[in-house]
Amino acid sequence: MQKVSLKFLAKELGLAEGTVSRALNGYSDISEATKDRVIACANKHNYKANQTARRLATGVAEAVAYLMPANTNALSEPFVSQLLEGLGQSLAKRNWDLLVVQASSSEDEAETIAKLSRSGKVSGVVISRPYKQDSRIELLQKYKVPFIVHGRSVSHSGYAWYDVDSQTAFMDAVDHLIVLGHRRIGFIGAPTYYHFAQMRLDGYRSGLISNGVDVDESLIEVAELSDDAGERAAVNMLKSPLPPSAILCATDTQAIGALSAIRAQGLEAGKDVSVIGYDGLAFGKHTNPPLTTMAQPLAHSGRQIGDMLLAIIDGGKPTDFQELRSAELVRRMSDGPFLGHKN
Amino acid sequence: MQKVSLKFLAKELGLAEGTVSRALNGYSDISEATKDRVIACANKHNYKANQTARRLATGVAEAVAYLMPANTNALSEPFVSQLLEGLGQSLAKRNWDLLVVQASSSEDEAETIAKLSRSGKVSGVVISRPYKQDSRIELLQKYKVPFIVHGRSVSHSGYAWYDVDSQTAFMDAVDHLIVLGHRRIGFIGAPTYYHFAQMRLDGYRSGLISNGVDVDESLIEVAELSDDAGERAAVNMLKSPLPPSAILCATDTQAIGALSAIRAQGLEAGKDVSVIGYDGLAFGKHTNPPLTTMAQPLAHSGRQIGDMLLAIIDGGKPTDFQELRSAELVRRMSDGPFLGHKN
DNA sequence: CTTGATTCCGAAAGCGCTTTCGGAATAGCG
DNA sequence: CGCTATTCCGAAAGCGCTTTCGGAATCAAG
Repeated sequence: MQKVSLKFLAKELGLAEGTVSRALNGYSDISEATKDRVIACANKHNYKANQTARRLATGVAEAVAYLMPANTNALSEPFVSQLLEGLGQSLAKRNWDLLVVQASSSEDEAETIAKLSRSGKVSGVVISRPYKQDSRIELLQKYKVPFIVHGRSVSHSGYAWYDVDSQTAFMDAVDHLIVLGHRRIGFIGAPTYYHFAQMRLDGYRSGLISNGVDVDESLIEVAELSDDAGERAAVNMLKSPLPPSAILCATDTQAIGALSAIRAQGLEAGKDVSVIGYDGLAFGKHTNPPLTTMAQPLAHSGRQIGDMLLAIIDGGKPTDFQELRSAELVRRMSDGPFLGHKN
Repeated sequence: MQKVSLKFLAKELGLAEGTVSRALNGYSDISEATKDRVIACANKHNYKANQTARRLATGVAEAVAYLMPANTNALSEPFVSQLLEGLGQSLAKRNWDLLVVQASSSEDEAETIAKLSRSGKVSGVVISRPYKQDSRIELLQKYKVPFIVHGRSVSHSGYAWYDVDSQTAFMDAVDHLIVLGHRRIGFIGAPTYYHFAQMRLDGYRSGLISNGVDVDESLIEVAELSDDAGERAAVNMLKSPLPPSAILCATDTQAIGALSAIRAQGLEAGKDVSVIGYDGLAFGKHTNPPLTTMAQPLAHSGRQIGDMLLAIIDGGKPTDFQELRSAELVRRMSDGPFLGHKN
């Protein structure tokens, strides 16, 4: 197969390379007639500009990177696929590429970002699950790489982000439980270097306080982001002298672990003890019992984030792009009214 | 920040650009002394070769693409994340990039592949879930793009693939069910344009036959790859005059739908009717009841596939890279002995 | 001291595209 | 018909790197 380049087309058409290029890129100093001629010829030969050369010449990468969170586990991953899918759709509108990059360790993340920025292969990046104080964000700012963060760190006024207000989501969850009659409400959180973990914990706390119930520190556990960790935390909580009648979990993944723990104690989730998760993951419909959860609008977040990033790359002010969505309670079967003390 | 390029380094060191480049790339015609000097200087300035320029000059893309399956749904996606993660790890060893590309429709896939190949931005691609006869594969061959397919099409002798032998997996599953005393075994399959769907169906059939039980076509349903579709198929099957006492599902996702259907009929999965899925997805541990499944070795498949692709790009013969793994039964709670007829 | 072989590096030609600049051809105007 | 505007295109200079080629300098051998 003859490689079809600009030179090839130029020869074929009897034009100069530059002319062909300008015609293809819609410059106004090319007559409509020759434009048509050029385009027809390009289509005929199935011409596709060599991206690499184009990038080198224009200096724009036409690609963005998604930084995979380092420590994912199988159960939390649906969120990655969905995000990727949305991002891809957004970028596809411009024919841009989506790179997935992962750092082997969290120390490597700095290195990875540095490399990304300096090698010039992307014109923007998106990161997920920021820490309270996230060096990745500082780096991205320092290198002046357009970026948007999925979530937000503590001081999030200076950059673009897309987040769901999990803090008020947890307040809402507490309210819901209070209405159901619960007073001893446990909380299984995530490591608080994740800012989302802190916010959810804060939401839990203020939810309790606003309802006039004291927060009992012994009812708060922190667990890793896995079902097993959630299960262990729930076991601890349930074994305590004054166990909770309801448990709030920072993530659905942990919540389904809690469900297992409850069953293992011979208790019934949704009756003996209520549990509410957070994320709205699809498989929550199929747990035993189906998991009540605070669902976040995962569906279009990817596309949204992509659009925001593109806008910033186009010169938009990052601080103009800060979007806070809200989660909503989807009741399934794992919550129920307080039925009195078991012990 | 001063942009640090080859030119910059050359000036700094009093050497020619070409010399610096060769030093950095370990050419043997550069003395150790100046090599060290150059490397030190590069590190000092945190130099990273501009990938784009490098690609243009060398003609090698140093990147591979993963073609996202077009119609994914939330429940089947963990498989994508895991694959991506493994692929990324494999590519990271060489500092190559991973592109995620998705075609909007299946017709677009041809177009997408053509573009990929002609734009020269990747040196290899991997695709998943091939159809019986897959135009993507033909295209990839025609364009001479190194590729590996995750799965295999009907005539799979001519290219590289990585697959799990789901056909014998289903034979094994049937055997297992037979041993448990089941004779009326239903099958919820996937659309048979997917070759894996055909193979699993074949496995089911021959499993039955080898055990001397006739296959009853009314016990075979085909459903889309979603929990809801699986549920609908199971409902149909259960409503039939002579319902099965066990159901085999082509995917875990469908299987958990079947679980719901069974519960909805007031029946108990694992007792009244057994169900076995396929995939070994992690959330099967948390369904109601926990799903018995034929687990495939998803964990390292991504890395494996990446390594294979790299080997082919390096000039390996594609046909030398055809790997067939086997799945194994992991018993949880959704299967059990045949307890006699319910009606 | 001369010659041929080595070692090491500079110079220059690309890779395939974009984009600026200037000039030829055409059109518009008095 | 001459002169200034326009329109349209060719030429050429990069973008930042790699790689070939040849030559200067160094070394060993005769």
